[in-house]
Amino acid sequence: MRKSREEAARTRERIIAAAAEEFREHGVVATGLADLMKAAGLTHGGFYKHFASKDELVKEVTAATVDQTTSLIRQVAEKRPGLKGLADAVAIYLSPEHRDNPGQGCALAALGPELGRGDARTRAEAADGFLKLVDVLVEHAEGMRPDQARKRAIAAAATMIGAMTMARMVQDPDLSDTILKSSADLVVRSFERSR
Amino acid sequence: MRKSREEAARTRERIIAAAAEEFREHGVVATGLADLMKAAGLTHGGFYKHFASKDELVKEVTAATVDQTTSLIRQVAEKRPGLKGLADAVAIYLSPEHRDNPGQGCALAALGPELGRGDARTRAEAADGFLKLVDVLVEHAEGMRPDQARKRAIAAAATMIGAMTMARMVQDPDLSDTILKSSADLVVRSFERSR
DNA sequence: TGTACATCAGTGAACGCGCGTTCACTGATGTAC
DNA sequence: TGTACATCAGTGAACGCGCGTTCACTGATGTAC
Repeated sequence: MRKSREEAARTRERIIAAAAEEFREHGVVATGLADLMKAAGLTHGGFYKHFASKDELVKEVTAATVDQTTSLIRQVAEKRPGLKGLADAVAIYLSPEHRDNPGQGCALAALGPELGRGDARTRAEAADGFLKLVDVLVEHAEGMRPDQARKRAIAAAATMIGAMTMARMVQDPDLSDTILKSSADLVVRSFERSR
Repeated sequence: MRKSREEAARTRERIIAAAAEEFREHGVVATGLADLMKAAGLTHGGFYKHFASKDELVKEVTAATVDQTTSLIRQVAEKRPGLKGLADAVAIYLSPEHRDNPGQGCALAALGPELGRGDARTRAEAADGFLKLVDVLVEHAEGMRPDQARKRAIAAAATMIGAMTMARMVQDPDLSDTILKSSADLVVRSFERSR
């Protein structure tokens, strides 16, 4: 039954991908290992050939998902310089598509407080993702001192994550859309005015 | 063993209070009924004399905690008129004390996405709390059209909730403080400038 | 290059444990007359 | 007001179930000579 090194590595990636979707859709604690191993096309016993514990998987998934999200946001932002790119990135993040597909989206918005209760390494990966998101915004700020831009970007990132969480929570579709639009406005406007 | 109606009502409140703290500290799914009944000074079997299910308790706790938070914020805001009261309310919400005591704080920030995955009644209570927070901010807006004030308040509330979640997640105390301060700045500034 | 042996990815049963929920029971409280 | 009976808050054991984790086993892959 032994698989080649390449195949084993691919299996590990499949487990992470399956967990990334399940965790973001249903939460970390609410997702069982047997379920996600089945989603990865395996039996649950093999899990520990790839990870030392569920906590380690959570850390890996956090690292992988925040990387995915921040690199997508970065890609979008880089297509246009300055505030235009920033506005595009914010619009992609705060889009109805992102809201309606938590399983493929930002882990900070999908799991938020649950990551804060994770172990130190998970929290470190989550914080790293937050700071990468901040960096993308900082790089597109214009006409501001660097420390000012960083403060604005930190508040903007917090706004984006909170807005996505609340847009998913409310049941009224109009209110949900308004949360996304108003928050995108607030973020973009906060970079438009120099002080 | 039967207890008087008043005592039974007090017991129910004790269960809600214990659950409110446990849920906000450790998450809803991660908290077992036996644990929180013990925290309320009871054995677990008695739970179903007060609630039909764990989901019903979650709904009750959500309603109770968002009410607590919004009425505290309202109280603080009402001590001073206009933007001064608003700034005070935002400062209380985004204080290090709130960050360091999730068990006594805002359920939207402590549970966020988990409430979004709750049943319809839980989500309705959570959304109600969000809108109450929005209302407090709207009432303290100055020099804006009402629909404008409401949009600003919605984005402001999202910012406050996201900032608190992220401030609790990061491990670097300086970064955590900066998240709180920068976000409070963003919120207050967004009400200062008329467009 | 071919052969012998060690490695280890994946299977599936089993571990102990805690989960949400149910139930028979107790005895104080509430109600009816 | 006093008595008889029904109600029901709380107890503690038990239900079936799924959890994270471990383990003996299989057999293809990797390694050493």
